[in-house]
Amino acid sequence: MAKIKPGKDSTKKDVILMKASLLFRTRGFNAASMRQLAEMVGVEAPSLYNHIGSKIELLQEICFKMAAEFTAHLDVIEKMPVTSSAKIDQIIRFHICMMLNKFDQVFVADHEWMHLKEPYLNQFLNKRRVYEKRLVTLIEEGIRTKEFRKSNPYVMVLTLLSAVRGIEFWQRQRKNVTPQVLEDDMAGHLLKGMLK
Amino acid sequence: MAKIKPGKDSTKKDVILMKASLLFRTRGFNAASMRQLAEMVGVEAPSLYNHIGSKIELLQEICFKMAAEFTAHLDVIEKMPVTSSAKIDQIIRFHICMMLNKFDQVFVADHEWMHLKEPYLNQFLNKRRVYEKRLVTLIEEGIRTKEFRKSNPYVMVLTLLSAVRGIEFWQRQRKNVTPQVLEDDMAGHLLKGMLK
DNA sequence: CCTACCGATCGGTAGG
DNA sequence: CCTACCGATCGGTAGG
Repeated sequence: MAKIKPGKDSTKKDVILMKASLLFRTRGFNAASMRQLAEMVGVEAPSLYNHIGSKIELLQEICFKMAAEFTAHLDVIEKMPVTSSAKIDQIIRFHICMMLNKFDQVFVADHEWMHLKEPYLNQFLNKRRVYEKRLVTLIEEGIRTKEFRKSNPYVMVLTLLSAVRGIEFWQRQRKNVTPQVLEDDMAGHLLKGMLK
Repeated sequence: MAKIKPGKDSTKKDVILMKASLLFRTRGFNAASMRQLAEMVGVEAPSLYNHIGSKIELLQEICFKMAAEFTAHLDVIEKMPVTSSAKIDQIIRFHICMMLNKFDQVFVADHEWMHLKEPYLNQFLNKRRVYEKRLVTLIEEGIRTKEFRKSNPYVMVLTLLSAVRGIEFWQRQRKNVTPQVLEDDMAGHLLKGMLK
């Protein structure tokens, strides 16, 4: 009779969200069916609706949870009393770590957000625009302090974010590259390209 | 009665492929319906099947056409009698130009290939692996000739390909960046990060 | 948490 | 190139 498991730290809903991230990544949001998700969770499809409101709600939660994590990290970095290049270095490494540790969720937020419905679609895009703008500001500071060479800061942000996002390829075919080499070499490459 | 338009350079099938690229990019392959495609083309849904075999065939043609274009370009570059960094520079710029000029098709090949069915799925992934391996070889040459600094060449390829792919974001929100600035600054950033 | 089931929409075919 | 239509599958609800 109990509809939602009480107490416990990891609720059934958390399990559903994890499995949904995996399923949405591998099949895509639209191709993923609630019957497939139910099978992964170990219940019949209609039973899912005791824990969630709808399929689209799962996508919303995944996308906004990831947005919140990246924003929270940037909040911390911005306040740190270090050079601009140290900040950018840490941000690059954080993105890489997120790709490595929360691959499914980051992937879904990166690739399936367009299936969000209004008003969530606009809210999400706005969060991303704000995040990018804050990175641009960080880079502009670094150009002013002569740490970075003079180059279009928006293109720099685009290059950084795109490059780290591409780790999704690496996740599929590891090719003798350890996470540490990946992190150090990619962060080095991207940062060196920005320096004077 | 005529099933396929004769002569003419741009057939109805070409129009369908163009519209399908746009539709698959904006909605995703699975969310895109043949009825929507038919409306964009200006016919009823069943009429599409006089020109095409199936929905999945459209995806196949888009993905393999793009793979062929990138491969053909690399064939040319490899034979050129110039430095490794000049080759890499040209490849980066070619990728950027493709993103700018054939955005829909490149996007679909990048994001929707996973909906291909076997044996096309494996064929496509194999083409991409071969392409990446050839880039790795180019970079290894540049490291041997001391043009590039010593760093994992596979990570370098990953960084390059990921960064140029990210121009899809820029396509959505131009932000006072001209194509020429984008091309020069991004290619500069990526190449500088590789040099000694 | 299940069984039973609904209305909607899908890709594609038949037939002309 | 169209109208008419099919079987399959979808997200989700009713009721217990």
